[in-house]
Amino acid sequence: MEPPTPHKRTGRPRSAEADRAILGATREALVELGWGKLTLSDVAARAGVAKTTLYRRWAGKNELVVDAIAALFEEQLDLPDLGSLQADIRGVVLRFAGLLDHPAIRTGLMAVVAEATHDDALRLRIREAIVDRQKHLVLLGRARAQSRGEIPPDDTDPALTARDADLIFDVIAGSVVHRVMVSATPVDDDWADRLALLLVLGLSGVRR
Amino acid sequence: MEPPTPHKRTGRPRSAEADRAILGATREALVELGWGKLTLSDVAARAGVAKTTLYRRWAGKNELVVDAIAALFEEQLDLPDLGSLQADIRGVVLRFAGLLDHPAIRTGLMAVVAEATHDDALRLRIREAIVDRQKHLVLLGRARAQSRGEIPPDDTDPALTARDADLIFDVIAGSVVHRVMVSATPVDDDWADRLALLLVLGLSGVRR
DNA sequence: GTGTTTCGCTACGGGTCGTAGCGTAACTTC
DNA sequence: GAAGTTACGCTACGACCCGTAGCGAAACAC
Repeated sequence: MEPPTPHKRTGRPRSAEADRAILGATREALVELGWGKLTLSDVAARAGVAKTTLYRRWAGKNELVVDAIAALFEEQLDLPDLGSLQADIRGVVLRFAGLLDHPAIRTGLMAVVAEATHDDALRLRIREAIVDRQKHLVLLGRARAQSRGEIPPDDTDPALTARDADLIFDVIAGSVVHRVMVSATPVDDDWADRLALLLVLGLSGVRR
Repeated sequence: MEPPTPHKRTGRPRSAEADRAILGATREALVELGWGKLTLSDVAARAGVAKTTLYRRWAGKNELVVDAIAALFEEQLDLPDLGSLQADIRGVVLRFAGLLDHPAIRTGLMAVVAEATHDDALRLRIREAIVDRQKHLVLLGRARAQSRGEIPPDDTDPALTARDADLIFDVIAGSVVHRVMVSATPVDDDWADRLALLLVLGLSGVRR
């Protein structure tokens, strides 16, 4: 029988402070060196822990960076109701863009997504720790818009409902990421306004 | 006085076949090993050239991968006129998605974009070799839609014109990339249809 | 106290990096 | 042809990072 907390009953407990120091050092090194030149030896030295301690907790660079970045996503769970679909979209866009203000996220997120191309476990980890948490904000805005009557209620076919939600999530998140990472131009209020307007107009007619 | 071809007058010329072999081997290694485990030693061995030859032409892994990927973008210069803005958008979306069908592009493009976060020269290289070439397709579709009267002609302020074009490019390219890379779901005809419809509806009302 | 787990430290073989040096091959110019 | 120039393949090298093993000490539960 597996206990609820699987393996921590006896012995010396793992230092929670070491965890924070390692993840912080990882983000710091990520900004200074970038993904390619980041080494676990360097991270261990910055964090003030032994390299072996690092390997006891993470399997490698990929997993470490995912956790270091995921920690920055943990706080934001929802978004205040801004009164209209357009305002809510604008809020979500600015929220996403705010996350990409962290240099560590800009550098690390793309790198781990690239690595996830041929590492299914890593992709799952990214999805659970980061992507699904962002998607929740989009689903929240969608539900609010439905309750306001701005967009039609859920389709009788749940598959179609999920399909539409996936589309709008890819559009919002993808646009912001592309703007910041590829076009290398910051997301300002004006851009968020125009994107929100574009989507509201598109959504208002998409079901007729 | 700099000659038009700066440095190639005398001496043994560089093997064009070696170039092709190296870039091909890079793409092959990229698919098999991924960005992180790709080594220049391995690429040289696959290409059948000496490692030193590789270093004589590229400064490092970043530059090599950018060129290896950029070669896959060189053929597609434009898109047939499909008769309507919606059809053209659909065509561009499917074209972008088709590029991401190359496993080498999926794996390498994100990685070099991540590295470009702290390497301005690399970012410029990516922009010239890849991004601007894609943007051209969007601008082409925009011009066609204007000649059809589907969207208003260029604003008197060229800055506003460029701003709107940048927005729609970020939305199209970003949505496709996010769909394929993050959501890890292929772009099929149905998805392209729905995205194109969303954008056409949004664009039809955005200037009122 | 005893038992257990984590910690810091050191050391190690294996691999890649990026460069240097050498002799040879290919091509241009005279 | 011969001389000059550049690219090539090959070998070797110090430097660095990887990931693991082994050790004694520290921090907990019982």
